[in-house]
Amino acid sequence: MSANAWLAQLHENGYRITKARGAVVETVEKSTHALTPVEVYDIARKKYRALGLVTVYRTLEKLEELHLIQRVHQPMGCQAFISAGHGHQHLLLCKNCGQVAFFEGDDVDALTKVVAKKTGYLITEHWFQLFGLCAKCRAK
Amino acid sequence: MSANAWLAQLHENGYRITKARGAVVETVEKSTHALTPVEVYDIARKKYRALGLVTVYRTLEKLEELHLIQRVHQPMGCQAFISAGHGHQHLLLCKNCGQVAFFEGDDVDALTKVVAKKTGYLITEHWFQLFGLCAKCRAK
DNA sequence: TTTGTAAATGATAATCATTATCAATAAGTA
DNA sequence: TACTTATTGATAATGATTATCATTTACAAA
Repeated sequence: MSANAWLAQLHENGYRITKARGAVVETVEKSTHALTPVEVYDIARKKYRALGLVTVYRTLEKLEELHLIQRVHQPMGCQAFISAGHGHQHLLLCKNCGQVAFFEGDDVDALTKVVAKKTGYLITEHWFQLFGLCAKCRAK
Repeated sequence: MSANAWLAQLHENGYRITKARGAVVETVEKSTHALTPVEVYDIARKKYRALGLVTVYRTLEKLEELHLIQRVHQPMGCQAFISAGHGHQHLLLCKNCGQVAFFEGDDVDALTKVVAKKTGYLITEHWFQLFGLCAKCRAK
């Protein structure tokens, strides 16, 4: 999915297309790394100088609401985001370079069901992420 | 493991046993809910009035270092902790009451190996949590 | 095209969590 | 009991996030 498709999604949901949003969307959509709001701000401002940090927060909020991005939790903190353009997939983050890889999680659903039965919980959400070194960083 | 055993662990690792640490350890060790630093502070101060918030942060740091507690990530933010007294297990959090259940994750290791082979990553850490409603909250 | 209206914006201030600093205190060993 | 040094709590500093508000701008309707 392209940045334009994201903007179309925003429009379809009653949100307006602005230069600020264009810059944020373009930045997040094409990033292969999880970005914090401030990082998005720094990069997006190269495309649109007048952009305000607050607008970045607000735009990320909407993109998350539309499931166009997903939150990335890191061992030491939160508030980083990555495009969710690959459907429902899980993340694998390189601790050295920050590169993000996606992988399928068919087995996760099976495991979830087993746990639900054992614990009596109704499971509505899951959260699975791996951390390590990507092939490149391993070689160094 | 009891609060005393945790304090013994601290001592073994060259840290001193203080009233402040006693209060923090007692609070976190027996909690069935993930607690934020401020929550720990509020509860522990009932046991030891003079406790400072900064000491809570520092004590949690050490407990994490000794793997006595683990970080709990929530869909909307981080910095909450729960006892890691159950060995390496995964968490299941009730979104309504905050109750935490543990479950085994044998299947996770198998999945991890498959992903490592497919992606070429060296996987050093994983992070798996479920969210939902516990049996009690479901019934309401 | 032009115009009207409400959504969206950026600047600023306010709030909240976390970290750094430092003199005073207390743990634990000799 | 005394001494050394880790630990403490108070305070200040920092950094991230949220609230406020007057101004601007998207865009639908005329």
